[in-house]
Amino acid sequence: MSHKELPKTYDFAATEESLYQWWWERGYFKPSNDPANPDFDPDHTPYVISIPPPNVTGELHLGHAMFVSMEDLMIRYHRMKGIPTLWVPGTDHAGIATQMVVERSLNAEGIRRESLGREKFVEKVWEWKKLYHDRISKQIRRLGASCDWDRERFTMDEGLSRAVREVFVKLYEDGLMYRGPRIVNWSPKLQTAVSDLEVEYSEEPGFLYYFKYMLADGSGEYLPVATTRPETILGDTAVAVHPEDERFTRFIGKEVVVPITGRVIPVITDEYVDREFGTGAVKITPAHDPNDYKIGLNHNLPMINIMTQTATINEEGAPYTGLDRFECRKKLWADMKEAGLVIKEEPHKLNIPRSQRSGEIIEPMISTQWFARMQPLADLALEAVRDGRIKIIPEHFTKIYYNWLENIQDWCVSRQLWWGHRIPVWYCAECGEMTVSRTDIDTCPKCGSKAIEQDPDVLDTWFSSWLWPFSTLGWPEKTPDYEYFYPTTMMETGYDILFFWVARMIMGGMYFTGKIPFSQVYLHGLVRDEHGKKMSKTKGNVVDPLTVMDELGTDALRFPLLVGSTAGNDTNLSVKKVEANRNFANKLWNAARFVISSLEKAPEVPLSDELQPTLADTWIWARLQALIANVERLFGSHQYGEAGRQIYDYFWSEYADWYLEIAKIQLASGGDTAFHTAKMLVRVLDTCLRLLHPFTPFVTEAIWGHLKEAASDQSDQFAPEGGWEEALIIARWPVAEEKQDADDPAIADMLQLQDVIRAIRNIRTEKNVKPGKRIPAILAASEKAALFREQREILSVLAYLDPETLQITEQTFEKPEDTISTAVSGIGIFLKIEETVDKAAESERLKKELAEVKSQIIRLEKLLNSAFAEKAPAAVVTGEREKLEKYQTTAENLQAQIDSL
RNA sequence: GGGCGGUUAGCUCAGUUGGUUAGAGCACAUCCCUUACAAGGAUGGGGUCGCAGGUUCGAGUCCUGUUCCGCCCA
Repeated sequence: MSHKELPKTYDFAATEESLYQWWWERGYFKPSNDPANPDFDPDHTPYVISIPPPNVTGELHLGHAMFVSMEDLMIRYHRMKGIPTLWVPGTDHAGIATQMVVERSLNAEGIRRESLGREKFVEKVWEWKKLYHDRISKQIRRLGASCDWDRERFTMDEGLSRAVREVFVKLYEDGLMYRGPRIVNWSPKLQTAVSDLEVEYSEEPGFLYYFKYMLADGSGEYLPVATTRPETILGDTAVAVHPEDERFTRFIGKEVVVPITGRVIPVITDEYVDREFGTGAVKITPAHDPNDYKIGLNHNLPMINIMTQTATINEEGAPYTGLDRFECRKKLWADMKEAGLVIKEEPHKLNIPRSQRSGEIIEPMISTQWFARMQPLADLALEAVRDGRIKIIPEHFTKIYYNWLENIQDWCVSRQLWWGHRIPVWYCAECGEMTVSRTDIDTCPKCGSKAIEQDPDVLDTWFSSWLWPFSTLGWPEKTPDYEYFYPTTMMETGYDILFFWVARMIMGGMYFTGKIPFSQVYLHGLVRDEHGKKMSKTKGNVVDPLTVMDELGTDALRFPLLVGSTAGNDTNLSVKKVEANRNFANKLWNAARFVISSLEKAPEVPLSDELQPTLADTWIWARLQALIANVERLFGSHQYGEAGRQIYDYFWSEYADWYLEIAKIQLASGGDTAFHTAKMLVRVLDTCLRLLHPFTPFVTEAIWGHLKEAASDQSDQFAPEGGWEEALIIARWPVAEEKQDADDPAIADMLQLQDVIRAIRNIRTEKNVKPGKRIPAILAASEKAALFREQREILSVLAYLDPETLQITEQTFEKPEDTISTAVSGIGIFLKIEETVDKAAESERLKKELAEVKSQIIRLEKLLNSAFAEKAPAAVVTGEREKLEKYQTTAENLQAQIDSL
């Protein structure tokens, strides 16, 4: 029976899309145990991941490729283990980011958001959402994501919006949601408040300005004060000194005059003042500095907001009203200089707060906003990790997690934007009362007036994200999905959003559902360029996953992301790495091509029931069992990269490099050996494909399909135990055989055979023997002679020896004339090449080899004579002793060879 | 200022219960288009694992201190 020949190169472009389609249509992405089905079994524990929802208007980048690859690996692995798996996909409305993108595009058309009006603008964003949602979700699919798309969610879906409202109202009812004027991080460009987490600090050069705070008593005395932001002088309401700072004792309780404005403010004392910094006396601007704000509260100081929402000076800052904050800084300083109030200015490194989204400098300001009181939630979240109900991987992030939660601040959740969840609060113009409601209202429940208006603000994007693991499953309804799939199992995401998202999800999950939202957190690192630099468009070092997938295939992109990374560590990616893995996919393809084409060379059934495995068979099978066991152990401890690497190495440097070559010989010998070899080829390839499938789903599924077809056409005895499954994606995960002979002598024998073959190849290369030339050889193999006689065909084929004249003897230390010799692993090797032997040079070479071997002997003798021999475990000692014996035989061989020159 | 991570071959990185001449990919050198694969094969050169101590029969692997780099928090 002949099979259609597979192409010489793996054509991923022709494979990936149709395979993905097929998987989806066959329903493999759906949980195998689904509450929606009649045969549902609620006791069968599922494995569940909620996807970190990508920004709906975002373009696919390597960060997405990273988490999709990682999570798909976890899902596919568990699916193959027969566990019901659910991966819930979805997208995020990403308030500020999306609004900015849409606004920018409208601006390009000459349309301003304000002129469009809120309703029209939001409509536009929804149009965008529709358009870009399709793009991003298609791109996620391209990566191979085996999500259940029927369960896809969007953070502004009706259901999720209901969850958001429920949570807001619940927090309000519990006294954990409050509204009021507080100091917030104000973004003058976006004209909204942002949370502490959305502020990034960057060290930038600036100045420290020293000036005089004149005493109000007209004495002409002054307090020297330093500031980095002179414009805030306009809002000063006190000058503070340390209570124990003797330099300033006499000023305490007196009054000083605010420069230019002439306001009179007190000199106060506070422990918070750092005596070492600046002059030791600090100006206090409670309305524009978070630390000053606290002092202001403690001392009951007035809070004077001197800026408008665009950070220009307001009427409180007269005569600078209307100036931009930085222009004001210059003008005020110049005026002060003129007034003789300036002492000096010196260069100073500043820690500038900038908006994470827009990059501009954040202005701390007093503003009326909604805040969530997080302390009670944080306590629950701390407990859940402390008592081990939630495990963070890698572990060292737990400390960072604790540290943040132990210092939790209230969360400013309102945003002055148009795109997002509207705050469910109504204000009555008549009675002035405020109503917080789960449903929309048009009448004031307090006074019955119709003159009510909903709060114009929306909620922080993360206010919907933190509910994601349960809101996507139907919460607050107790849906069958929620009941079965919640709590989820694994939260896999980047460590950069540990606080933004993970910690808040744990807080939210614990508080609102009373359960942990997931039991494990796996934090992956960031993907950087090949030199560890952050990828950015301006640097031009961005690797575009779409281009890479077009050119090299999805599997080629996924593999280095998975294998090149360890939990919590950043990973560097270059196109070169992807190429290397495209090559691996092609290697897989070609090995499979060989296996498939070999099948028909073997008989369909063996003649005898007792199949004698060859040395190579025993070896490759034992190594495979060890591999399976290792992969299982590594997956269990989340060392996915190491697992992938080991499969890669086994496949390429053991199965392909050695077993396939030996198989060619075994197949040629026909009969039962050929049958057994074919079966072994299939069994090992099949197992490798299973192990690799979570990493590289497409190429493995494609090959597996061909293998299954060819193997079942040839013989039903090639099938795996339990038969061929319908598809690799749902095929059984390999389980290592219980009996594992790690020290099966076949393994050591095979290694010795490989050593000898390598040594011969080495000499051939060194002596420039033509690669195809068969040369006569003698092996002095002492007690291993039988082994090498048995393997003489493999030996002669793989080392290109002349089988006619190959001699294998128990012992011949004497070197025959005109041979090049060496010894390795206790075996003496004599090769006849057609070149006259330069005895002096040979002697030189052999002496060098002998010296090397002798140094090893000395090392091992010393080791075995030390305390090592008694204290180390017996197996380790025996291993070293055996090594020593081999070196000794090798040395004897070499010495004899030198002597006979 | 506090905390965390990294420091291993020319480059990018693995190396998780400490086991005794340290691994991969890429790059480099020589040879080979041999009927699975030139996106390949064979062979080779190249690190003593940032530094200094310590624990141990034995340390890249554990402990202490420290350099430099990066990150987070304040």
